[in-house]
Amino acid sequence: MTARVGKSAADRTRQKILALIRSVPHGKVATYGSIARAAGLRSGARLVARTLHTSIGLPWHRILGAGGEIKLRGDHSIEQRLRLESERVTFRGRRVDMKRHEHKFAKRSPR
DNA sequence: AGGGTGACGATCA
DNA sequence: ATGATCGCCACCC
Repeated sequence: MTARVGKSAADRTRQKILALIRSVPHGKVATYGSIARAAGLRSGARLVARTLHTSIGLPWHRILGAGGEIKLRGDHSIEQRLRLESERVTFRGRRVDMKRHEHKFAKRSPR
């Protein structure tokens, strides 16, 4: 029973990342990097990706690489694109039109 | 304890 | 635009 709810710093970071991912609204997208920064990580994009990959029930298709690029490979990238297009997210070549769809996170609470 | 590994990102040739 | 490199963070042997 790995009932992890946030003991270690790593777990708290994970919870924070999960909350941010869940906060991206329908029709909008965010990047691994922006989420990492919103979570207070200097450069934890890879961690965001890992979290996304090891969790379920998240709007995973709304998370993209820098510049709005889909970073998945093969069929998965196709599914992601279809899911995005089904919520009216538009593309410019093979990247999402970030100009129109990038979700801005509120600045980190000036604690 | 140490080293390898990502759904990454920025930078440089 | 493409490929190599280095930095980052947590996880998995």
